[in-house]
Amino acid sequence: MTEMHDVTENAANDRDVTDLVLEDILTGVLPAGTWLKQIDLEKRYDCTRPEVRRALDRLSQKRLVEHVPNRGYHVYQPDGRRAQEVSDIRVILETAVADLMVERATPESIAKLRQLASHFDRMTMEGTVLEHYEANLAFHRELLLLSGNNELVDLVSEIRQRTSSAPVSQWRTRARVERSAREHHMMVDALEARDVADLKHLIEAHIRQTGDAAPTESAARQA
Amino acid sequence: MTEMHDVTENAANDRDVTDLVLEDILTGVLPAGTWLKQIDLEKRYDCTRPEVRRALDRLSQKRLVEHVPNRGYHVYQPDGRRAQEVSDIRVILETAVADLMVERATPESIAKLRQLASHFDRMTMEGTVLEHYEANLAFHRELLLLSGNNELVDLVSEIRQRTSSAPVSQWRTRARVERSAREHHMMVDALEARDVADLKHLIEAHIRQTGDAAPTESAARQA
DNA sequence: GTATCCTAAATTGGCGCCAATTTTGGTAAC
DNA sequence: GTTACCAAAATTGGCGCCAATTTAGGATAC
Repeated sequence: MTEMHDVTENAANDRDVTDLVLEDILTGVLPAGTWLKQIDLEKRYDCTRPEVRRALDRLSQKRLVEHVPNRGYHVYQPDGRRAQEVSDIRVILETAVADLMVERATPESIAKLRQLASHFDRMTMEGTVLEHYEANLAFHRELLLLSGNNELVDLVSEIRQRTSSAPVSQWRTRARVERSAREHHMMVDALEARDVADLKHLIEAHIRQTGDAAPTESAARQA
Repeated sequence: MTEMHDVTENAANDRDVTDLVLEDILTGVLPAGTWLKQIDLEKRYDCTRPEVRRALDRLSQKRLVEHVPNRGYHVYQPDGRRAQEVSDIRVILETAVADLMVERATPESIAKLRQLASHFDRMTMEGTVLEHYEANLAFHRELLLLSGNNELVDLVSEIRQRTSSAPVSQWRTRARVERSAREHHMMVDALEARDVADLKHLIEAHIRQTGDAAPTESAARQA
């Protein structure tokens, strides 16, 4: 069994154990492959066995951890194919509602998105891994809310957790992080300009983390 | 508490209680609003309380049932807005991969889909509600598998369960069922003809259950 | 040194039990 | 007849306990 650091930490009663374990998985504290012993989690999160079990069952239903009968649960290894497929799904969904976002954007929502993009910038400089990750989620959630489809917003949130969009693996270089930050602002620009095509390209490049955001933008502006 | 019929029925050990409860919800045996008492479910499915609890927790995570602390769980009421949003998502996803389906369709897969469409026809005539429902799922799953994106296949399966695509509410009239059956065959025709646009229209009409499948088809054929 | 076996320790899985909470039904008051 | 109250019954929620299973470590044989 992979060893797991013992962190004495009271369970915050406003967030349940599922969230706490999930956070530790997403931030890399509990890396892929880690065996999650129930008795260790009890101590780590200062909770009872039934709570641990419920959390683990929920996470296994989300396929973030795998249950091996009589042996326990371990964190899934990253699966490149799954990650690719999830990205493809996200591209499909998020670009499909770009027109709705543009149509429904108000000065207030644009200002809010600007603020969230700036908040992401600040977290890039000063925040913890988790704060940074959450700043990214906040930006994207606010953007997707413009679609008016709450199920889609929730669904994208859910599927993001399934794979390498998690913070430990999402941004492999500092340059990529900085590009993501710029792309946030550019998305807001496209919204403001009501440029659906540009927004779609930006969203796709952003999700796929390709490096062609800047040229596509200038090409779209010439068109 | 809404009363619940007591069916003496052994839990089939190859399907867990979650599946059994889900089936009864989807087939209308446990209608929207029904309170699911743990002690009744124990008897109904011939299983233990922890198994019941796990099943209910899982179903609540999927938002099929709602947990009310200290009172229990009840089956969610249908929500028209959610249903609409889920349909919109399905249209986005399933039409987005129509080109992939057409590209990847082989004579074998087309024959398989034909067979599944015919199976659906037969279940319409002779099958139980559940058999009918499962025949529909089988057809659509096979079609979506042509996309090559397994995550998308699984995701669509998941989200279908969330709302009124469930069998108790999916087909409101006999005419609608029959139209759905015809549409299955027409989708296979479009696949065979490698007509992406037609396939997209059919998929959309099918998901939204609009009545315009036939005119759109003839329009697409003239183009 | 490696492989095998055995036993003790560790861990998981699941059940029973009971405290806490809600529901139900009966009674009394108006 | 309606409302309020109370006690008993029903139900949920969660904990402790222990059987079942796995792991780890030591001893033995080769």
